[in-house]
Amino acid sequence: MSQHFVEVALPVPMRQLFTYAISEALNTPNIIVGERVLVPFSGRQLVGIVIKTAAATDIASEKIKPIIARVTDKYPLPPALLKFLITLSRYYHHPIGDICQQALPVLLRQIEQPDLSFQTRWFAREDNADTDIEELSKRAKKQAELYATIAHSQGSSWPELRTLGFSKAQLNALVDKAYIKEKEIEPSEFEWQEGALFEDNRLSLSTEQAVIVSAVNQSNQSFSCHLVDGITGSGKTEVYLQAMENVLAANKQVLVLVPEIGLTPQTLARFEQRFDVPIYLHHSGLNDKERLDTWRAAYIGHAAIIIGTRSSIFTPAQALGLIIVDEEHDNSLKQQDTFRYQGRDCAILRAQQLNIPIILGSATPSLESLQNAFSHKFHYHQLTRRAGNSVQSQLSLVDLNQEHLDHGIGESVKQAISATLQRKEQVLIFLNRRGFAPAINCKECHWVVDCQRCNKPYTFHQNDQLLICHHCGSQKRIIKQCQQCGSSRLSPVGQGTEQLEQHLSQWFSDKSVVRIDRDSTRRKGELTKLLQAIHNKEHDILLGTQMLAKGHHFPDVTLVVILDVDGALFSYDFRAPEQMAQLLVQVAGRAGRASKPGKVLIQTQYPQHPLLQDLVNNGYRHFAQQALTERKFARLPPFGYQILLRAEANYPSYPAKFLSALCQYQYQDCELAGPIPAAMEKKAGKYRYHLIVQSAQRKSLHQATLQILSLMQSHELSNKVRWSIDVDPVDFSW
DNA sequence: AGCACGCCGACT
DNA sequence: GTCGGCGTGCTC
Repeated sequence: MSQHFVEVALPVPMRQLFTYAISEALNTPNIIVGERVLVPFSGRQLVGIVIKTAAATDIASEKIKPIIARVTDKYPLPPALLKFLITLSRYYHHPIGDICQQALPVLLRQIEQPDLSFQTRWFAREDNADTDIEELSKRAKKQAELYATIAHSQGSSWPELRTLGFSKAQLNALVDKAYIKEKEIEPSEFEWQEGALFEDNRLSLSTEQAVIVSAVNQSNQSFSCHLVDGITGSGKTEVYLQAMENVLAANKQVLVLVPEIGLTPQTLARFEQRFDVPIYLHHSGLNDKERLDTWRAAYIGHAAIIIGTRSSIFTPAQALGLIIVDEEHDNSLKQQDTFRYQGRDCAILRAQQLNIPIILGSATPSLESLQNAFSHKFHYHQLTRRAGNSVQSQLSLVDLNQEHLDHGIGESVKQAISATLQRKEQVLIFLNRRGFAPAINCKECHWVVDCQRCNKPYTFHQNDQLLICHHCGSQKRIIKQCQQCGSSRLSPVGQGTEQLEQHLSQWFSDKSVVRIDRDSTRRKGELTKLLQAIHNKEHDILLGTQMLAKGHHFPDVTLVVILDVDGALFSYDFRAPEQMAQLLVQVAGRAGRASKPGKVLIQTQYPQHPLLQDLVNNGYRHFAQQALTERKFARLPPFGYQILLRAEANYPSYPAKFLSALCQYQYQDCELAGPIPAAMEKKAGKYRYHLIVQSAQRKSLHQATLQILSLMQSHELSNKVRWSIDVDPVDFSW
């Protein structure tokens, strides 16, 4: 049966497929789903993906144009991947064309055929490498290290070596000395070899760890989700590595998802030192050619292990046997632009579709995952014992009501900093980026201005000096006096940290202060340099944002100060306390060492707050249970489901008008909240509004979203307002 | 998203 | 007189 039409997903922001005719000549051999095609579209040419083939169509025949060409390389999107993408498109209500676009490496989206040669890999001389290395290490230590690395796992790629911290100069030096050579290899399906496991580096497992590995092994041939809840230093990576052994030995591939900054050289080194198999990386540090290389290596089945950030979930690995999501609580797993997907959830879906096991690991699991574990949807594994010399720092609260405050720092905290510095140890101070629109409280009695209808704090909107409830949308002029004690000292929760850096340098003038945030590390390699300097103890006081809490270990930091935790307690963002707790626990696990345990001081005006109390006294897991109970009462995720509709326009009244129009309809089993002005008006002149739709049933919400979608598309303002749908939103600030 | 078509201001 | 500003509308 010959097919005459194809439905194509195109890289345009339109939620539909486009039908093209395919000539008899072009249709031999028969065109298949997943193939790329070149088509005419509104006066230009685009590369699209064939989603369906059909013998007939409803589209008027004069509208239909023929396909210009088929892309006949060896890389049509595999059926399983396409099915995955289509499911995501339905779930996230996002155009399939854009999703396909994101799933495809840049070089395969272009009209010109890319260079399909494979990247070269590096090989060391086999004969007397050992003596060479010994000789070299006397004069050029780093070169010797590089040489040893290449000799150890013959066939390393440049992205791997670069990630491990080597430079092009060091590589070239070894080439000049003829110690190493580059070769283009023709990748073939990876096959497990005897001896591909480096037994020497294999650690013996604790009982807890062994139980997890065998649970994963047992479900080898079917879907199961394992949440590994293990404190820092409890050996999660070793569990991953040993769970991978069986999978690799069966010639199956392993996909490892890591947070954005999570791919530290140490992590990669752990994998390299354990397995002599092709390892490929996929992250923002790669160029287009390198990404294509990983994509194709996964496609062919050559890549045994693929380590990458969230978008790696789209790599076309066709023999996947296991997925691992490390730091599953990490917010960088959620993409925040255009296609707003949650990498962890996508990974679970993919594992489900492929019928393979998946491991989620974290020291501070997300409440969503914990709830799934408690309700037995996931297998729940705890790692409670630490190995080696790691320690958990002690968390304690500093009651700011009892302290004299100096530029945001309490007297006793200042003394603690001073004492730590005197012992020649390092201090880490967290500038917990204040919420965009914090609540207002009284500096005398700490009364918080609440919305009477919702019993939730009002959010302060600086721009128009309004208090707006982000739950019901009610507004109120900013009040000048505390209604509890009459004081006029009302101001946003947690202020006064702006010039802290200068003050610290003044107070401790003989010490070096370094600030680490997005701005000070913008340049490439700058962060690595600063971290190295910190490890060399060139700095005594580290001032930093969230960046410092992730992935890095600071053995010489014995005091961590959290300046302002209160913003998180009174945020309209119901996830703020969870994120705060994760941050605190992550930092606590990364400071100090066995011989010099660390201390974490948390400054607060609300030391009696139940969530803070719970976290400090009973630990994260207990805190999580408490927080889950609160969520259950409020019917918030994971006990209810949400979508967030964002609208923005140049015209002030448009976004609200547009969203209000949606509120005039009934949606079965759904509640609406809004429209509410966005907490952050990002650019002057652009007006942003939010509308939240929530429901206790996912199905009802999905149904309502479809209804809303069609209403939005037919609304008169639909092309004057930019709007987007965020399913399972996590950031309500913009 | 692009790209074309279309109707009003400062330029050789 | 024209070049070009970007508002509006359409894309199988």
